[in-house]
Amino acid sequence: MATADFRATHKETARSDFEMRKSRTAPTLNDVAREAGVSTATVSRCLNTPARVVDETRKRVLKAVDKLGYTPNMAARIMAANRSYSIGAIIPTMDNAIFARGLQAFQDKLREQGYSLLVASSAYRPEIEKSQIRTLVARGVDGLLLIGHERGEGIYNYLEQHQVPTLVAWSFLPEARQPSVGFDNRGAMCDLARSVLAAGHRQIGLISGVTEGNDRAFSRVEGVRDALAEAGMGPEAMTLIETPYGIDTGARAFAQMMQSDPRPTAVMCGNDVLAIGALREAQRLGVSVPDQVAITGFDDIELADIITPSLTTVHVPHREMGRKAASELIDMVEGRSVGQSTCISTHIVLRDSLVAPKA
Amino acid sequence: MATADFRATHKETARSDFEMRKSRTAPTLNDVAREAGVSTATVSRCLNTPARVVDETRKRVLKAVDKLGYTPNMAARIMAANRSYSIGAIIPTMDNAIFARGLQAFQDKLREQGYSLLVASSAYRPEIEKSQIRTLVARGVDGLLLIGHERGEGIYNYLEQHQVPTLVAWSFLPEARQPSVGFDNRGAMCDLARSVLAAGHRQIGLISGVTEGNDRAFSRVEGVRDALAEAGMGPEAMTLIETPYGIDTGARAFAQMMQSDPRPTAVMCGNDVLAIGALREAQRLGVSVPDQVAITGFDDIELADIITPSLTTVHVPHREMGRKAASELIDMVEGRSVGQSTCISTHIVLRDSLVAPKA
DNA sequence: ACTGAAAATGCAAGCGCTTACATTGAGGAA
DNA sequence: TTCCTCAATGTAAGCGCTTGCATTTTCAGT
Repeated sequence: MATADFRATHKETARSDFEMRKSRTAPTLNDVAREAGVSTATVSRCLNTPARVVDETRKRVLKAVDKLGYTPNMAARIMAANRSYSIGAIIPTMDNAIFARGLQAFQDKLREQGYSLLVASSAYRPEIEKSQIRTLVARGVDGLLLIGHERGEGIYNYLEQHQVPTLVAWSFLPEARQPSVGFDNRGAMCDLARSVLAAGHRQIGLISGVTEGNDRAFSRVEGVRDALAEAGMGPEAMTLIETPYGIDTGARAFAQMMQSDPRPTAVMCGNDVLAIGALREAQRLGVSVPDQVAITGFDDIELADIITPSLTTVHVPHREMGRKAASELIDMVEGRSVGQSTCISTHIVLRDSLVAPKA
Repeated sequence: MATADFRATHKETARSDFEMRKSRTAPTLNDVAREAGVSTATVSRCLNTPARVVDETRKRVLKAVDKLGYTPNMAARIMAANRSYSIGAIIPTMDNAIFARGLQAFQDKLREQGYSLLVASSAYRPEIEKSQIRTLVARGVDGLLLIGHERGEGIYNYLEQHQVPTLVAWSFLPEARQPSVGFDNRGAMCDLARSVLAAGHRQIGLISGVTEGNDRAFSRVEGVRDALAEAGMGPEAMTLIETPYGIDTGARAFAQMMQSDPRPTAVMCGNDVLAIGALREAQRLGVSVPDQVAITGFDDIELADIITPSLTTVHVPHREMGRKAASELIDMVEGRSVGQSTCISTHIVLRDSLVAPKA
């Protein structure tokens, strides 16, 4: 009861300056109001709608705020205003330059607009993502950013019930239930595959990320299929290996790919990280790239241009996407938009890892 | 007034099941209590201290929770309990594999223990960091993780006033005001410099990150100085360039370094990213590494082992640090510890980028 | 100087939850 | 059977803030 007693007491007692300073409790609106000789309503207005308060009063209040080192209690504010000025984002993992970069841009933009970011990561596990969504919603986020479209209906219903505007990123599917800001994974990968075919490759290996529950990975695979079909080639022209995200898994998949018969002359990878694993494994196996086998990636991470041989890949403007996602989501939160999907354009970057196959 | 009216009304009116389902408002504790035929106190206890509620009641309540799809309102909970089960972390940027990796481990551990993570990034700017700290504290975080020790006294006082347990990571300074979980930047860099000297280099270039307000960067510079002093070499044996974090800045610094006279035979870099920039620039300039100039980094990012030539660097177990930081901080929050500093050990990884200089 | 409208401020009712204390009820000891 | 204890549950007072409405102040127009 000690705490409660204390609180109750301090509410009625005017605290002297001395008590104030040595107090172990953070100052509240009330303290500021008393200090400035106004009501809590006025203090609140000073902070939130300064225009509604006369200059002189405002100055007095701000001085009090400063003097006491007051910081508003967000929990109380969220509760009273039913608004938190915070946006949640759930990404598969931060331990991936791609998401980290986009997320950083996302947060920068949010900050600019006075929002803060709550991040959670799902480790690519749907049930964790689900619980993280509940956590963020419970925390009162005004809006939510999710990666990729694919997840249970239940989640979308839940978000609707709680009226949390939700935007999907890293994926662009205009017909989906949720608006998205992303890029055309399928089209981009198809373009890249066309380049590979144009270079003369006829047997293609594809190392894809796990496609289950990941529409991005799946779309990329489909993109390759599109290009093959377009070129009149059958499914036997492609060897597909699916593997989790990682340099080492990419390496293993590549090794396995080299065993397959017929052996592909070009190995396309679902993302740059897998591609780099493949590249390294090629080196280790003494398979020369691009002479004996060509390799491509997707994302254009910084590394793609640094590694030897440099990696042919699809450039995705992650920062731009992050920023765009932030502004769109804020528009949704503030009621200026009901959710407009945007397709960020990508382009192929041709580098050393892709050349024509040896005849 | 529409909203308020509605709320007020629904408080008194028992909502039928139908109203419930079509209601646009999320269910509250009250709704659950009514549904289960118990008081809100009991529901609350079911959720927080299940042992204090008899089995049968608990079952009934949980069923109601399920049926209504209830999720507790964290803001209200934080306010009432003065506890949020969330931990804040402020990192310079997420767009840096080092922090991202440690942070991911940090959050994984937090999750295990039932805490969630609020991340903010400061872009290496003290004033932004300060405002982010206020934001997180205002949000009621139970504890805070900060990177590096160096920041204004005011901040530490503020944190003390608000009684927010704070832990510093990525740095280890046992004598500092705040406990830290990190590694001995100075000692590790000194060891690495010793290896460089042992290889026979006598003119050392050092590309450091910005040291102002960054004790890690500063300590690493000091570490090199220590080794030089130890070897009886004067400050003229070292050429120092300070530059912001980045591959491109590292490259530029390296180019500049190559102009300097005497030209160093070994260029040590404050971190791997700078080192990779240097490596790439060397390639571009036609300076062969390690034959004409040796290069070293710090951190041992994944890339260090992949790039050609592979990079000699200091391995830092970022994941381990993240996990340790999480458990220590939770101990502090839960009153089991007042803040115990831990030094995570690092080790040198010798790779191709360092050999003896040509005679 | 007086009036009325508009601007500034105050009052107080919540927001959804936790928790100290009060109440109830069950079971055991006498 | 009566009384007491203790476990289970209920009651209601906040937590710090926002905001609709009420009240007071200001000031232009007469």
